[in-house]
Amino acid sequence: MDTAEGRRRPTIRDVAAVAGVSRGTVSRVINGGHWVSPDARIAVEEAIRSTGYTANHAARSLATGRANSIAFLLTEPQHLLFADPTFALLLRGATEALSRRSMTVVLIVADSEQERRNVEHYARAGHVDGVLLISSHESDTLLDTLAGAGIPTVCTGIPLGEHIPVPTVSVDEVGSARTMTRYLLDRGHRRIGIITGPNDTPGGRFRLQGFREEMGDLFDPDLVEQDRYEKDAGAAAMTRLLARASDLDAVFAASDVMAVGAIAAAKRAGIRVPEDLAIAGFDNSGLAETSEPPLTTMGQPWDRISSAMVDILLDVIAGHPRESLVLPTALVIRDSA
Amino acid sequence: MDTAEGRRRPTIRDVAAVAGVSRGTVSRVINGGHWVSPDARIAVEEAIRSTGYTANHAARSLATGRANSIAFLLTEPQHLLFADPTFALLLRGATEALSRRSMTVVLIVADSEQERRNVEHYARAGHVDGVLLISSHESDTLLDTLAGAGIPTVCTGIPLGEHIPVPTVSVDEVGSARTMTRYLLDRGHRRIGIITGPNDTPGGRFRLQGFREEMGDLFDPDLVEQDRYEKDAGAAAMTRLLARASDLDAVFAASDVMAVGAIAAAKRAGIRVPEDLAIAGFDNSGLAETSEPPLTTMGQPWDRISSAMVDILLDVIAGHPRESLVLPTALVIRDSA
DNA sequence: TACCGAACTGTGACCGTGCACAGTCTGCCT
DNA sequence: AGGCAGACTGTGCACGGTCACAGTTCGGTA
Repeated sequence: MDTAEGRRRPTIRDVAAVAGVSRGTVSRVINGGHWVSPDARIAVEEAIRSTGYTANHAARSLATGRANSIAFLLTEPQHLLFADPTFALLLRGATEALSRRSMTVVLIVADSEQERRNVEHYARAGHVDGVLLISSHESDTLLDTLAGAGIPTVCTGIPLGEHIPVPTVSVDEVGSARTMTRYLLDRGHRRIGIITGPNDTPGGRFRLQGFREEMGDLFDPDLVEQDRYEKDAGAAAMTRLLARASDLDAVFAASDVMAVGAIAAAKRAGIRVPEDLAIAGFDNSGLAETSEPPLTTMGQPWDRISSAMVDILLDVIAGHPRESLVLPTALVIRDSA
Repeated sequence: MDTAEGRRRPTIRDVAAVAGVSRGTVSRVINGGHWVSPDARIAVEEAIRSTGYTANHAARSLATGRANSIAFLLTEPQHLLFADPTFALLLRGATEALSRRSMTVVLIVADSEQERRNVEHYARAGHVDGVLLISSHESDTLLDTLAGAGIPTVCTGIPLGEHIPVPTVSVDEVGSARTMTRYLLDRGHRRIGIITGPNDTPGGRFRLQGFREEMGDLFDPDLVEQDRYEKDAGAAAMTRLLARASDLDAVFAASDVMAVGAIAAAKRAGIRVPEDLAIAGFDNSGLAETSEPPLTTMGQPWDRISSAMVDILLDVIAGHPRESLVLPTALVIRDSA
């Protein structure tokens, strides 16, 4: 009575034998059931049940040339995976959208150079049908590597610089930044600083651009700080900003993580948020609610982003070219600004 | 000059032809290179380079019967995946440990009944070699399903109730809770409350047990609150606790997420943390640093937990039975208590 | 010189599936 | 009666590897 030990997994032949039909008929029942007589179908379905048959994934992939899975590819250093709740939100959406189609997600983190080289191999080895590229940096060569190798790829954010064109799913960065800036202006703030992301990321560049456009004459280059999308970086940027401008009355941080850091730095300096200084974020990640005070932020439509990425990727895999997509954001007003 | 279109991926036969050897020799070079002459090895390696050969994953899996990937299986409702930073920490560690062995992680979220039934199929279809089960609830039948089907499985936390034995990786819950409780007592607190997790999770049960043991005569059942591992639940529990005991001077929350909620509730009630009330957490997740004030918490060795799970799972897959493992925690003192 | 084992190489079978193709059977139309 | 289309079924091959086994070569030894 040993467990499944030694007991070979039933194959399509076993099912065929039990059902009294050929392998071909079983295969047809499994894949849609066209051109199969009702009798045969019933016999096969019964045989599948009685044998406990499960299609062998590897064999099917080999025969069809498709893996039925896609890669969720992170190019940021690993530690961001958990520091930045954004990734988890996208991962969750992608997993859900794919599992509805009986496909799986293979998580690949390519933070070292070595890893990055392996990625093309993974994809080309037929392990995955396509890649959801979660990346932001302009310097990212992975996009070109993948696209150049003819691997179906969809990207988050609009890649900066010269790249092989690939469908992207992004939000209206400039418009979102203008909306938030307008909100801060409407609340009466005039000396508004911005803590933006690295200049080689779309978020870093376009959110600053939108801010600048909306501020118009009120824009003061002295109130611009740029740093990485991390809590400590946000805190450091806030500290630098405070040292330069004592009359600051609001700060627009280009991500919730940075905003949380900025709030901590402000509090350490004895400044109350939002009474003395309004601080707004961007992303509406889980942090925005958890933060103290809860963040006023630009909400990214994470569910729509991830499901659109999956939709587009599957179409591309199926051979139907798709356009890039730009989704709207929504201002989420809480307590911090 | 169209891209990789139509150009068939090179197979092991192409490599063999270019190198002037047989498929067998190429295969031997790829898999360790034993019993291969230096000349042949060099020729094959050169041929692999010039053809850009990459082993087909599906074909290899079919031939060897191994998938070279494992499932990271979440049984909690999906929304916890991103609400609870714990999962991301484990996922990160597992991905890293596996990528060192050229294996990949397939992320599976089984939150609906339907999904849970599919999981066994996934595993049995040979898609993965084994399963890292990230679960906590006693009522979890998935463990028995997987273990019963003979699928190599390793579990986080010690499963409660009657289950088919499976190697687990856990921390010393009772001891950890005693350590934290002792710390709070040593700081002079006497009216210490506890916000613990659901009773059908090891964390919920054993942390309460450790707390009770260490408190001894000071233990007051009135100062025990139980709720889900979520921020709102932590806040609600805190509110209930405050309503019952105005003389509370410390609270031990069984997770950082709950502690953050508890802090928010305390602040809303006009109570300063840690001046009026010390609040400690458990996990040392990313939240602990981000929180305001930063959390004093019991640090779980996430890296060691995830890499140990992977180690053990791979041994089990290889046919070497392994014992369960209990890892130590460490008190991390910050500002909240 | 004959034999032997070690080191290396090639070959055929097989993993489990999908798919193209060739049948078979039936009923209908001319 | 013969032909034909449509519905259904079975078979051989391909997918790209691995592995067991059978050969081959070669230096050493009795």
